[in-house]
Amino acid sequence: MSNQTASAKGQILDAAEALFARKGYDATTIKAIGAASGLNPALLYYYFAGKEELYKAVLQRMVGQILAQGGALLDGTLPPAEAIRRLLTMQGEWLLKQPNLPRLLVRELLDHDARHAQEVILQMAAGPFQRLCRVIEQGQKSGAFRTDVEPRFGAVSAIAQVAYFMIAKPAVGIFFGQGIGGITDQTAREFARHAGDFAVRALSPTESAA
Amino acid sequence: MSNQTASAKGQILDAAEALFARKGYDATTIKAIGAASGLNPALLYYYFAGKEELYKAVLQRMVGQILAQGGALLDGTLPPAEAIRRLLTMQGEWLLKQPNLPRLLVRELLDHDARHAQEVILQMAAGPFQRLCRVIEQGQKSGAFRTDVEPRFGAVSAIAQVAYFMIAKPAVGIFFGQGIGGITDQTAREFARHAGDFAVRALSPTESAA
DNA sequence: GTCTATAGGTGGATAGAC
DNA sequence: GTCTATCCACCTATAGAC
Repeated sequence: MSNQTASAKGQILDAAEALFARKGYDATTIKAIGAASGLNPALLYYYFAGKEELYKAVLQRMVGQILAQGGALLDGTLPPAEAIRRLLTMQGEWLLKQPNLPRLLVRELLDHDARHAQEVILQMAAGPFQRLCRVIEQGQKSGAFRTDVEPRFGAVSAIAQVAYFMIAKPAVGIFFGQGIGGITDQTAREFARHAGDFAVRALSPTESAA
Repeated sequence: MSNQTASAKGQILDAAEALFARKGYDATTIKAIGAASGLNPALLYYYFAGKEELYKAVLQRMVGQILAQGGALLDGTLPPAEAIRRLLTMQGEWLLKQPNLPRLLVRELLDHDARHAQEVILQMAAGPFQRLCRVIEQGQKSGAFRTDVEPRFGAVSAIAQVAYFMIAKPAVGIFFGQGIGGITDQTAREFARHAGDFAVRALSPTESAA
């Protein structure tokens, strides 16, 4: 319970998070974690049962951070269109501040046949997703959104934009003619804003029937 | 030049492609490739210089297949809206037929700091992307699309939907309450159709100004 | 709590028989 | 061309000094 462990344990977690996200689970070695954390590799086994337990701890810590931040979102007080715009803006801010997060999540998805703790992550991700679906359904009932869109499909389309942009950042950089590392945070924020407008327009009714 | 090598060499490539896509580069062992191909692991070194060369050969073969299929797409004869709908439908069909493709592509993106041949893949991916941008620009000039959308942003949003759906399939399965393996090919095709409509509506002008 | 040294196991790669 | 046997390097994990 003593949260004084931030020193060594926290350093190990930080180094491991970065390496797992960048290199993947198997390519990340205990010695590399030791070197990156500035601590002795064997110290890992004092705080964690082993490499896999450390990996799970990294995921667990991330999940906790997201749930803490994203809890109060989409509580139903905003009009649907505005709620979606804010959600995508916040999604962009999250991913900018925690670039390791999408990497680790995607690696978990790709390795879903592996032994790691994917259930926790997916259940966590199901929270915001369900709320987004409700927002779309609510907009459809109030007439703000067209009713011929399957809400879950619309929710995936909305979330996919910023997520893809961040995951495929090096490719997007090349698409934009700016090179692999060429996407600035400002461009990412502009895209997140665009994504909100894009989704809202796609969900809004066509007014040609008026 | 003798293309009779389909026998052993092709079996090794097939097995390696599946394993690299499923487990990742480091987690895939030479012995596992041997077991999956039904051939002796040492035989790999007769056809390839080593594990990394084999990996590059797998990527190269995939790139060739994509370029062969995707060459004749979006040649400008279709109206922009229809072209986008068809592109997303085809994107869905590709990813259904070649489920290993997005996995390997995404792994390459995540490991961009690593040693593998990501440039080729990214440049290849830039081809269809550029064409899609042109389609959007063309639609904007003809009045079919609204002009306040940055074409490259719109192209990313369009492509992102189906790509994200396929990559995050296990998560999407849970979102939809169907479990990890619960997304059927039919659901994927319905989503691809939805994605086309979604993108076209988002790009079409709001008619309230009439 | 932190480090040194090392055991035990695995994986990539090669030599060489057939 | 295909297989057997094996070397060498590296990685996880542990024992134990400090």
